[in-house]
Amino acid sequence: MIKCPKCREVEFVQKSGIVRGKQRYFCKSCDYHFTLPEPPNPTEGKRHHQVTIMDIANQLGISKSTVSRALRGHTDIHAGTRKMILDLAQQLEYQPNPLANALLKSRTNIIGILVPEFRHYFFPTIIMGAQEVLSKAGYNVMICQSDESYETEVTNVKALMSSRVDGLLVSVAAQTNNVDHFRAVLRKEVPLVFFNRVCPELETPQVIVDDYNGAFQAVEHLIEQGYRRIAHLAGPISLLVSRLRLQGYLDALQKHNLPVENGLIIHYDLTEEKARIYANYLLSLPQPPDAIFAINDPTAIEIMLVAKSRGVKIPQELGIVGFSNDPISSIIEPSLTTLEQPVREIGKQAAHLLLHQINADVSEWKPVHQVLKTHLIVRESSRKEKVTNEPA
Amino acid sequence: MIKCPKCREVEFVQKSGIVRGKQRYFCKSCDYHFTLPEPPNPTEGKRHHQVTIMDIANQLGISKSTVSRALRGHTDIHAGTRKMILDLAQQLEYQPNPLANALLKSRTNIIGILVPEFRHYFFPTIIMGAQEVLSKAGYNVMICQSDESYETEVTNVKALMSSRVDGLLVSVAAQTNNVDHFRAVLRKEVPLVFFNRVCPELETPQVIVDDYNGAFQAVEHLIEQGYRRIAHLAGPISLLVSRLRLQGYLDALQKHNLPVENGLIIHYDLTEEKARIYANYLLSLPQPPDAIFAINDPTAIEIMLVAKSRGVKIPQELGIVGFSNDPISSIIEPSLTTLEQPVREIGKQAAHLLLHQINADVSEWKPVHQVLKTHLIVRESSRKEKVTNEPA
DNA sequence: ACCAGTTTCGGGAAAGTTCCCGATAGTTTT
DNA sequence: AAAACTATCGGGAACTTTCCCGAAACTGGT
Repeated sequence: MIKCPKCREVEFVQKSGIVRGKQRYFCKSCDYHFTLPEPPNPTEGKRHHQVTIMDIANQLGISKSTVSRALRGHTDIHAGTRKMILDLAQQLEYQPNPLANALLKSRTNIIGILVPEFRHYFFPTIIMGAQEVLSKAGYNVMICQSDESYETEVTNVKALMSSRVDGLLVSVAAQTNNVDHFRAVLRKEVPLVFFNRVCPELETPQVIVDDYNGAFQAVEHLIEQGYRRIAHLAGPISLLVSRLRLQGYLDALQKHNLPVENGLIIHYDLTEEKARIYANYLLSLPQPPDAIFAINDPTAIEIMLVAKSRGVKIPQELGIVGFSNDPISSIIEPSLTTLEQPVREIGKQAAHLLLHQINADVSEWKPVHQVLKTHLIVRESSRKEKVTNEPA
Repeated sequence: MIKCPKCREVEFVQKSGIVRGKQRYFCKSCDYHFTLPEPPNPTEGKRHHQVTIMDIANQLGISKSTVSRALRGHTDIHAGTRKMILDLAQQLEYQPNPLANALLKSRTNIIGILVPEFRHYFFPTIIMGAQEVLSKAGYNVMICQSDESYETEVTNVKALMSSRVDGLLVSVAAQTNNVDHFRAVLRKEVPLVFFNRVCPELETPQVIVDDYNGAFQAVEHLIEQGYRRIAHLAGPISLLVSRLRLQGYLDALQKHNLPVENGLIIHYDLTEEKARIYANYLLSLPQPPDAIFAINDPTAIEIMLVAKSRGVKIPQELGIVGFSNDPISSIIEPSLTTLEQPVREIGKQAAHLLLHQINADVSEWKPVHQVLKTHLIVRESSRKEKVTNEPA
């Protein structure tokens, strides 16, 4: 009944256990184990067989190598053959499979971008800038957001690394104190560039703006406008950008011989709720500040809303300055004084630095620190002296 | 001088042309063509050999199949062996190469998201919603923006398709009139789900909000507030969302026996500049409207800014209603009446529908149309009668 | 016809993984 | 102890592309 597929005998075949649910046989004659091959199921064919280089080769009766050469634009090929291949490829809507290529070359042409959030104007704009130069260079981007959480950031970095991105563009989360996950990236020699929220302890390229001078200008402007008790709603001390802006604030006070009150300096985690809470706290002090320099525009906006809800008059009773020139700062009333920074340019520069790292050998990597200029835009929220421009 | 690598003879070897810059030889004795092999260059080794399944197998003296089984959590393996493998894998920081897997299974675990822009609140929030459910399901996302341009949209779709995404989440561009590029996606049987800006002519799942009723409510509210010449700054007629909101506008007027003035209905391309231009146009008409229903909040904001700059009093001389409840609409003064929609939920629903398509057979695909509710939020920009809540 | 030289093409390896299936050693049943 | 199993493992194909290199097919000149 059962015929040995090797010696074609029947009589020497005997049962020999069951493997994975299928009866196995043993042919004593030719000492051969076997199971009956199942007839292939014709109902379930290939899902959607993407047209490959082999389809073209078979259809044309040539080899895959030749097709590859034609598609790659190699010289080693007859003009007629090339045309034939190119025509058929177009007709079949052939699209090269980037996975095979990526596997072979171990590069995916994907760049990972990791930002704390992208609800506001700032990070989306940076991403747009980066995307502009990256897509020109033939790269796609994969965007993740850490939500300011250290754990999420670690998870995201791992996910991006496991996706084998060719490089990483990162702005670190507010809660991040440990940068081992970025060290792991560098250990695997994957190019890494920071922007805005950078890691000074790591030897990587980074793009920031002149945070110190920006903050200095902002606070000096407030002082010149006559404000004297200037508070600073700062970012977490772990971020360099927070420390730099804080230093600018401190030095501006010092230059003008104003006392530093620690109670007027608040570090917070950059969440909306906390901004509101601390704004309320500051304004309900027995001696409330007469101005607040905020780490960024969303923070400044929150402060402004709290002040308005408490009936505090801006800029008469409270001056406010933000940072970044979010479009909303010119829309809100009173309009917000802020520091303009070339947001889109930050993304472009970061992308350029990253591309440079990618195309260079690891030994040539240079931790370039790019610093872009800021520019103070004075609007209503800090213009105490309304008469400046009027004739005497 | 030259020894044949086959027969080791010297005397029968003769030159035989040059191939790719290298001297070729021919051995008459054994009828064999050959070129001299170049010594391998020892200086350039592998860049950074990612640890593979084979490294583990070799180090343990077992086969790659066994390692794969252990890593995959198969049953067909000895507990001790598995532990050994798992331990070594952890020690070596082994990360499976998703490219190889993707090539084999022809699925990348990447979802493409295509939006017109992400500068404003709306699309980033949708993306966040989608990302939330997609990353839980083990998918990464690749985000593109069409910038409202048809050409860019086509390019992006091609790029995402060539990246072999497992599915596509799309909101179409304002300028898109031709949907052949989406037909191509469906032809390749790649799951496709639209949201907000949908393609009714394609049989795909889609997630929208109740645009018609939302618009109807908005306009009816304006009428109830006493406005009579209500203009509509609409989106391009090519978008279903524009047509639905327009219809809601029209029907609300009709219900209240107000005449439809075609001059007060303007379709535009959703760019900021055009919004400003048309707002100015409307307000400079000999008989300007006393209210404007805007297709969305950014448009409404632009109108508001234009009105303010022209000294038009809101809401007394001009009522304004937007759509989407962008956070800015509650910040601006006067605050903007708008239709709240569950933005984040749109992204989540769309992602769910997409996952469902991915996990189902093509034959089971259903073009589900999900319609989420909107909710009118009345704020200052349309509250003509301030006395409503005061005692008589 | 012969040979040097050139043009064009094909075969096979490689990339890393999963999966199928055959194979072996050990274990239980009769 | 043979027979019937079970548990565990290895070998190889497959996925798609690129690249190396050998080989065949030409081209002219003698």
